[in-house]
Amino acid sequence: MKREKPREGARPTMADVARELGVAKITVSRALSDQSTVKESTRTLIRETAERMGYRLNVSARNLRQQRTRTIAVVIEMTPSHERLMSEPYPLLLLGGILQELTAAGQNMVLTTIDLFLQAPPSADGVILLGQGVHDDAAAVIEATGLPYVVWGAEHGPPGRVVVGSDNREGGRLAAGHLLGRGCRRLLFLGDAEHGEAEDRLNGFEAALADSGAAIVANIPCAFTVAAGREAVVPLLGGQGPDFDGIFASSDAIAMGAIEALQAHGRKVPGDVSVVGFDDSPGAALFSPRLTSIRQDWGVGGELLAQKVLDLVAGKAVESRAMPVGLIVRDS
Amino acid sequence: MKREKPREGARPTMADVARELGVAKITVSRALSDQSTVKESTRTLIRETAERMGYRLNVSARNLRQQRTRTIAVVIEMTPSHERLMSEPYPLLLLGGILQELTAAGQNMVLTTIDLFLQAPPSADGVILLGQGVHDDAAAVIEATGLPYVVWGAEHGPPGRVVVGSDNREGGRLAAGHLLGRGCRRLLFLGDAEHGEAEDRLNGFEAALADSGAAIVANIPCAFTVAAGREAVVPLLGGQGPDFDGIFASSDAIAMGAIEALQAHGRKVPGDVSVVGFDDSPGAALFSPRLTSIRQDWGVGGELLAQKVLDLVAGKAVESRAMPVGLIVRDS
DNA sequence: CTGAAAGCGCTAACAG
DNA sequence: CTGTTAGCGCTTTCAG
Repeated sequence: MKREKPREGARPTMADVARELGVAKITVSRALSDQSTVKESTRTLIRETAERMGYRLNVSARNLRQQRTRTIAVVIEMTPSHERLMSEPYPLLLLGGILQELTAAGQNMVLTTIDLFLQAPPSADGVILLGQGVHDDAAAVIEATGLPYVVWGAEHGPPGRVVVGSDNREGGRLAAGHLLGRGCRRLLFLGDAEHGEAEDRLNGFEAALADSGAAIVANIPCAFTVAAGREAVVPLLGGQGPDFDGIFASSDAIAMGAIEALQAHGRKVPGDVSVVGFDDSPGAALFSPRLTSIRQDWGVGGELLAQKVLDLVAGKAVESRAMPVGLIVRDS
Repeated sequence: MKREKPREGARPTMADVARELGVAKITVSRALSDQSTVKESTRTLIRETAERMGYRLNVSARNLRQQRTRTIAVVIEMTPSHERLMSEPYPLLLLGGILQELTAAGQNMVLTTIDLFLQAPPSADGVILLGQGVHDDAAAVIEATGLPYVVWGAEHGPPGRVVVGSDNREGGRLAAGHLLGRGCRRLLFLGDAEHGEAEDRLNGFEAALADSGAAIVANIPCAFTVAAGREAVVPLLGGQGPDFDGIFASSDAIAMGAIEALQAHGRKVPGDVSVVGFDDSPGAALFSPRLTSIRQDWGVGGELLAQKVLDLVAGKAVESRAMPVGLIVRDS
């Protein structure tokens, strides 16, 4: 057997462990990956020795040799900030689901933003994109890498693309049904319909309103924040603008902002105006009045995203998926 | 110059680009890392050719060769869930700060949980641990890897450890000062003092109360959630238990739960009882009454964590740091 | 059941 | 300014 020179100071390698025991380094490799072709007793001996010597696998070397990284890149389309956290709490919940599923599959997760991804592409076997953005440009950046990828959002891109998201149209329908049931007839939609998910929510909302006797009296473009929700309704409260008795906001944050503005102008919620939000974010039940909302299941969404990107990496066929949503009736 | 055989199908390597142009692959390497030792014209030619051929750097190979990973592992001590998101919104904000700073330094970030970290240690040059937990066991796991690491939390571990966190004692003092100023004399502390950060908050609170005429009439252990906050005060509202006119809750979530319980029992906030929370979480300003709280600056904290772990990796000396906090007075 | 050789793709070190 | 050589640590392939 070929001997190699010992080394000092640095972290021990397989060669070091092999030399210590007088075996070949390939035997160490096999033992540590628990291959049954190595005698049981040898295997445990090697494992113990490696442990004792403080051996740790060099992941870069393995990845180079195996031509894969066991890593999935998760790209966040937006930057987390104090303002947006409340408006879009989903990142953390989605991340939780993704992490859980990747973990189970023995994969690592590198987290980046879209800018960083361009600047310094991490090494990964596949990509999960969270939020496709207003224009589809984020997805285009990922597409260009040639890596397999899946997107959280709405199905508005090219046909082949794999998208996981909530059934936003159904969410819109549920909101409409609820407001109609409460007797609302003159409705407001708050949200940015340039945004794929909001567009679907609006479409479902409109569809369910057809022939109902109710109508959308104003459709106000507005970002996914509390402040934007406030600003969206203020212009309608001075006497000018159409009258309304119901609001469908495309996020809970928008709904909260709108309600604050309404109350500040003496309008009662839900007495004068009924409001339905979207997301069922953690703060919805704590707001006053407690917010009626459309719930999305982000945890499951994250798991699904991870599963699908792994299938894609493995070369399997994969389909898009719209996840069920639910109406959570509270006091607004 | 040595020629190498061409290859089909696979992603092109530096050797492929080199052959295409009739140069050595080391020249390609140098050109792509923009070294001035390569003639300007050659550099641009190589860059363009690489681009055209769809060349992408093999990060594993570079990492193996350079014996580093350009990656920092961020270990979350807890699992994100719908319940805990609201109670501890800091992960995302901390992550934002960390990400920003790592990005600027050209580093990647792998996200794991403490369990996953044990199961399958990712390759990284350093570790950031978010949340040291009740017992210091999470830190012990990281310590065992021998990797340089920093912790978000309170300074309660061994002396050498680098900890970044808010000045929790000062936060406690601010809360005490505010409640005293409002005339409160019989105070409640809600939080888990087994938890290092909560312990410091309590210590600062007690210290500022000394010789003030006011006293802590009950110190109720309680997890960092809305539900726990509710359950913590309910037993005191039936007539048994001490009377109280002020509460310092060690998180906003706890404060919200406590206030809900108080209101449900007919006690007015802030009329009968004044409440101070901790975190100034995004929902604090939306709660009713708007929550008075101690603000922590997570974004800056994240940046600091990243900076310090990078310094550690670079072999520099690094010190722990307690970040300033601020009292945000609202209506509770 | 164990071993030797080869090479993944890249860059440091040393020529020229 | 450019090239040659060597080798990072591991696992695949082929031999025993």
